[in-house]
Amino acid sequence: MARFIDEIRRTHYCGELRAADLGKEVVLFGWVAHRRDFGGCVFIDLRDREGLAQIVFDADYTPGEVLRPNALGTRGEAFWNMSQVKAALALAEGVRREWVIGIRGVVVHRGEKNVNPRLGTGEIEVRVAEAVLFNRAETPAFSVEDDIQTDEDIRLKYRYIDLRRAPLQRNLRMRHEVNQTVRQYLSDQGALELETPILCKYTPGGARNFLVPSRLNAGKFYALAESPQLFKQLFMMSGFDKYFQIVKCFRDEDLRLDRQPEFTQIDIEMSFVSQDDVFRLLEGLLFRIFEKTGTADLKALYPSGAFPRMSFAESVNRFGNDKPDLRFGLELCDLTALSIEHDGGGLALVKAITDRYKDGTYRLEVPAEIVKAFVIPASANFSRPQLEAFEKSLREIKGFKGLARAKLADGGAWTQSPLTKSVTDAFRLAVNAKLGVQDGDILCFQFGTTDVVNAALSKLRIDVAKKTGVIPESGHGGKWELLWVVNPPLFEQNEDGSWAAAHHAFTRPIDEHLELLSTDPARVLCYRYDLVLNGFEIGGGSIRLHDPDVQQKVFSVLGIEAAAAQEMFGFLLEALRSGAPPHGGIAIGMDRLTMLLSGGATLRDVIPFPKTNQGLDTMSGAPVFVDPKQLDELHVAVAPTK
RNA sequence: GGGGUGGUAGUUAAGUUGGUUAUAACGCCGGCCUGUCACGCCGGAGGCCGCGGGUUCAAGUCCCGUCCACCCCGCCA
Repeated sequence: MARFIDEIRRTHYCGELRAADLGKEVVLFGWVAHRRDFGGCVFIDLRDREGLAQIVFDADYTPGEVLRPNALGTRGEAFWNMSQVKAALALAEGVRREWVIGIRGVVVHRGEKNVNPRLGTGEIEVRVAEAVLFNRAETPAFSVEDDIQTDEDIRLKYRYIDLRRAPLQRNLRMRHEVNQTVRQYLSDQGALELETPILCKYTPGGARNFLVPSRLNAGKFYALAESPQLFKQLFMMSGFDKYFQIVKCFRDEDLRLDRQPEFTQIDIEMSFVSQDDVFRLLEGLLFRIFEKTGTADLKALYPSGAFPRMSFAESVNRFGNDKPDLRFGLELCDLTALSIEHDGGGLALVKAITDRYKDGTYRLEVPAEIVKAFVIPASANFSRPQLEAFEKSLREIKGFKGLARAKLADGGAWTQSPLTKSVTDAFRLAVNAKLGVQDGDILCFQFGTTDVVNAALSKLRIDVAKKTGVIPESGHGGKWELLWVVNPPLFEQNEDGSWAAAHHAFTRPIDEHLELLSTDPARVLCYRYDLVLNGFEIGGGSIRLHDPDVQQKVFSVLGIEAAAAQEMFGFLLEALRSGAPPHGGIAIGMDRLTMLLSGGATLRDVIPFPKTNQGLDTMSGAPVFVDPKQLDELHVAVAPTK
């Protein structure tokens, strides 16, 4: 029987030792982080999940010196066997980084002049009486340190080493804390944790599904669930009333910094609720998560207990998108109406747009082309090359044509601008007044389709905020701004004029707009909501359509025939007719939330084993080609790659 | 599907108008060192310059192709 582990059991984690433990006999197991060899005296920083402790190997001292007059004195002889102490020193001289060892020793004070204030354990060290080598380790490709420059693909290939680093240990512990808090809080609120299938029926539309061939049903495929949406609604029809699940979802789309093919959602659905009920539950949950993770005191930020709300239309108007970062101002300004008033204000590009509205079809709800402005304050004091760099980075937006700029000079003149010559005085002054600009401010204009104008200016807004340091390049910067964005349009129009569901076809239109379904679908808003944190959408949901008559009207706007609806969503439609309670819910992106709480910039730092940008697992090598026999069994033939 | 950036020692990077033996730091190996904590000092090893082709007397460097990584657009109920 091994002496260590079996007989000599671990008493503490390295990182938890404190001055309060002085004089204690301890047993530590861990990894060698650093070794400092002075020939006859060796210091090792021993690391485990709680942190580092300095352990000292030194054969050249007497037990009495270390043990003086504490309780260990009586067992000093048994504890300090000098041949074991010498063997431990020899072992210490031979160990290398990341070797796994165990030690038995005594916690002693380092002496005032040797205290290391940067370590939690910096006041103490452990004098080693006996040591064991559990395992050697090959030299790792990169150091197990907090700050490393190593490329992410190498870190991912050796993920098990990367995960030893303190920042990732912290992130995954925060993930644990989020999971635990969700389970406890939602369970306390009466929600049942129920599971839904991963192997599902493929449904067209929405995200691409991963497909899984069925061996037992030749030629047929399952789809991996992209979300538990339909099943959680069925739970409501089955009378479970309140449900939650921390669930893996799968989407076969291209990856991004904040998008992985398999990710985790906190999924919630409730019966007999209004939008406000869903909000209250989520606000309580977020308050608790922020508290338990030690992130921030939301009570101080939101004394009412509720997060602010903003309509989708207002968000798009003021910030250019539906997930505004409210940590700073710098709002956009719509000049379309003013431009129409001034008949283009002498600017050809603007007049081309305002002419389109002459027949009186201008409507705020469905503008096709607009004029909008953004002001870079004079205080930012950007150089011309810096301003041009902003414009350059906007070119990645599809359809972006250019950024018209003007610098405001004395008397409200526009300078350093192609607009200077042609703009009418009246329009220029009206614009200045509306924007409330001052000398030296840079006016940035966008004319064109709503999508491009908003995409460009909302990106510019963020870029400028980061460049001026109002918010950091990544991370929260100590600021937290939560927001509900509510009531977006139910439909969006395709290029051919037909209508598509902006989110999904089972979202309930707001009551006042039911009549518009047949007369003006563009203006129908719905009970859909997104929860936004610091400019990231961390969750979204809706109150569902439970009335079969209204459902039928929605389908008819979408041009979905009864037969087609039956084919696509048959089981849900039947269930809705079986006695469906009014219900609604939400799903929170658990990875993304954890990423934001941890201050990280990438989802890969809060997911233990993430995929690369190409969806590869560089550690295991997945995905791989498989043996033709396996394909035969699955009734699958692989087409030759082009 | 498209655009951008990059790939040189284990790691991170430098490498001039194409020109002798491809540099540095950290890490690694050996030696010395009893109060360090990014220990220090002395010495040493380590390279298919992503891969394939081309131009040239000569390619890390120029050209073509390709693979991989990262970032973005499209896409993401």
